[in-house]
Amino acid sequence: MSKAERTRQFIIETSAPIINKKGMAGTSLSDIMEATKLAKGGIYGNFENKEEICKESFLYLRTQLSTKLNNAVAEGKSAKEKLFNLLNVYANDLNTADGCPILNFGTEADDTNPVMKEQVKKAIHSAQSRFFTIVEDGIKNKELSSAVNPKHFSIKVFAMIEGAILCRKILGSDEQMKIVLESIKTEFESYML
Amino acid sequence: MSKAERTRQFIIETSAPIINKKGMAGTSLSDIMEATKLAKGGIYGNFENKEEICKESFLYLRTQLSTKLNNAVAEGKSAKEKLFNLLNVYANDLNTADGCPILNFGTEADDTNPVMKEQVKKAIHSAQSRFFTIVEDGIKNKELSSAVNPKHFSIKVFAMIEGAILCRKILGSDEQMKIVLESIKTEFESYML
DNA sequence: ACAAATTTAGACCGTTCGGTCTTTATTTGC
DNA sequence: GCAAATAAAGACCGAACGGTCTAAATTTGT
Repeated sequence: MSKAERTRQFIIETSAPIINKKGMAGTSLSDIMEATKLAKGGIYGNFENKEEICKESFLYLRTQLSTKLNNAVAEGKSAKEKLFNLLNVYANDLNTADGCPILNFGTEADDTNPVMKEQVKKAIHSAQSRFFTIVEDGIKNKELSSAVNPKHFSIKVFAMIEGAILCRKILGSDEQMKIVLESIKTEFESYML
Repeated sequence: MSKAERTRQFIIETSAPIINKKGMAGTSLSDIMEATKLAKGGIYGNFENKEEICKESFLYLRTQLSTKLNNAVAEGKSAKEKLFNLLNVYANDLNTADGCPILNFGTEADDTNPVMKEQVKKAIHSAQSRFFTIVEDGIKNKELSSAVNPKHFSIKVFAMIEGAILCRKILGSDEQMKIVLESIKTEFESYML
C-alpha cells in the first residue's frame, strides 16, 4: 500500500462519519481538512473533488455495516438464529450511531444526485436480500411454513427497521426500536414449523 | 392580511417544496430568490434568516400533510374505515411527492439542528398518535380485539410507512409501498372481532 | 389623491465555498 | 544515502454564500 493509498483510505475513514452526520451538502472541505489535519493539497492530491469523497465515504460506510450484518448472519446455524443475530446488530445502536447511511445519503440524494441515488438503490436491494435469503432458506429447510412470503417479509422488515432507526435518532431513545424488533421476532416465530 | 403577511406566506409556500427536495443546507438563498422572483430585500424584510424560512417551511409541509391525513381519518365511520382511509393517503405518492418532510428534515436535522429536531419529534408523535387513537377507539367500540396493543401497532405501522416512503423514493416504484400497506391492512383485519 | 408608513429592490459587505497550482517536504527504489 | 518520483502544504483564485443597508417603490389610512 503506497503512501497515497494509505492517505486516501485515511481520508475516507475520517470523513465518512462526518458526512454521514452532517450530510454531503452540509459537510465542507474545511470540515474534512480539520478532521484529517491535512491541507488542501493533501486532499485534492488524492481525490478529484468533494463528490468523490462523498461517494467513497458512502461506499465505505455501506461496506462496514454490510460486513457486520453478514457476519452476524453467518454465525447463525438456523434461519431463526440467523435472523435474530441480524436483528441484534440493528438493536445495537452503536452500529448505526450516526444513523443508517442508507437513510442519510438516500434522503439527501434522492432528488439531487442520481449517481448516489443509484448506489443507495443497490444498498437497499442488498439489505433486503439478506432478509429474503434467510426466510427462503428457512422454508427450504422445513424450518418455516411455506405460507410465509419471503419477498413481502423482507420488504416489511427492512422498511420497519429503517423507520425505527429514524425514530431512534429523533426521539433519542431505542424504546421504539426494541418494540419493532420484538414484533418482527414474534411474527417470525409464528411462521416456524 | 397585510402585504407583508401575504408575501411571507408566499415565500414559505414557494420555498417549502424546494427545501424538502434539496435539503436545508442544499438550498441556497438564491434558490429561494429565483423561485419567488424576489430580491434579497423582499426575503429578509420578512424573515430574519434562512433558518427561519426552513423552520416555517417544515411547519407548513407538516401542517399540509397533517390536515390531509386528519381529513382522511375523519371521513371514516369505523376504525377500519379510518385506518384504511389514512393508509390510502400514504398510498397516493403525490402526497409525499418530494418525500416525507419528517424523513427529509429529520435525517438532516438529527445531528446538527436541535431546534428542527424537536419539531420533527413533535411531528412523529403526532403521526403515531393518529394511528394509536384509531386502534384504541376501535378496541373501545368492540370493533377490535383487546389483544392488540395500540402503542406497538402504531409504532410499527409508522416505522414501516416511513421506510416504505424512502424505498419508493429511491427505487422509483411504489410496489414496495403497496406491499407494506396491504400487509398492514391484513394484519389489522386479523384483529377485527 | 395624497402623505405617511411599510415593503421591496439591489448594490454592497465580509466570509466561506470548492478547486488550482507552484513550491516544499517526504517517500521510494536503487 | 542519495536521486528521482511522489505526496502534501498553503497561497491563491473566482464564485457563491448568508446577510445588511439605503434608496426607491408600493401599499395604506384618511
